Amino acid sequence: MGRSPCHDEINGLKKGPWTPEEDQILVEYIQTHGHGSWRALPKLAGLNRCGKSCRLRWTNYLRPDIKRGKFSQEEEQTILNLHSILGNKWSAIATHLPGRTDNEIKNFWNTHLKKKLIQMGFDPMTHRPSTDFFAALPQLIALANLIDGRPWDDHTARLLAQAEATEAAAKLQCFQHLLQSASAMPNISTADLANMSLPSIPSPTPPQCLTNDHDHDQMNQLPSIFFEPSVSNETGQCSTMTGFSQGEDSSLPPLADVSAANQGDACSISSCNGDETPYIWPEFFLDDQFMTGFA
DNA sequence: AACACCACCAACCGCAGATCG
DNA sequence: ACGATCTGCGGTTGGTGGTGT
Repeated sequence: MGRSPCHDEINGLKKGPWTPEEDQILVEYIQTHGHGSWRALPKLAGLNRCGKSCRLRWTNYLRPDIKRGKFSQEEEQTILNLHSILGNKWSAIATHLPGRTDNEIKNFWNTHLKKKLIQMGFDPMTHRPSTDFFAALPQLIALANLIDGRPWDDHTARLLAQAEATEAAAKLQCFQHLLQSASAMPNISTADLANMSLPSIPSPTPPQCLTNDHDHDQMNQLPSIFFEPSVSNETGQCSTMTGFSQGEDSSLPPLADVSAANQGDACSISSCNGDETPYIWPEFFLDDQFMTGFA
């Protein structure tokens, strides 16, 4: 291995995979004494490990409330939604997935979801359509092939279909930005978003500040597809974005994050700081077949 | 059967922020 | 106020098992 030896090895502390015996010692100690100071724990418990290693082993593997096994569709969608808002804040994301650790979610993202987004032509960091046309080409071609059953051998028709697909994706993203802006209000911190209760998470999330009837009516003007009632899973948690689901592996990724630069453009919406300025929806959303088709 | 390649995931490392004295 | 220590987090590595050739 290419790693330089750390002080733990110099001090004679064990590294590498944990044995069942070590696990048992750690579990029994924490169950009777609590972990207390992690640094002091290994000595007190009789383990030849550093405290950091013990903490990691406990929090990522031995904790009794750890849920193991494959991620459900609901969990996957929740991760996508939260990642679009929070970015790589794995610990914050993990707080909304009971029994899942930040490490597990991070691994799942890196090995599954990131690739999935790339395959679908989306930038995994921004959740926006990739600006790399060639990277997005497979998705565009697949979309083009679906639209109106246009023949494959008609080059011009395919180009048109691709253009339509690109336009639709762009509009969808702009629409998502509008919604995302609502949850990116200056008075709503990242921590607030992270602390939202899970049922409110389905993306895009109506901003919490919209609590009066007036605001509620405004939200009701949105295409209903974005706020379909969530579907509860067996654990009672809700998280879906059913409007985009096209099948097992075809759900579109959730919202892109919103940069500050987007907050003042034509797609921006009013802030929640008390003024009553209604939301401004670009006209093409109101009379565009693409959007009305959802409603 | 043997080898190469790939995907998965447990574990490590280093950094930053929090806490303590 | 300040330095030392502790804790938590995110990025990364590398061992292992599965699959393809």
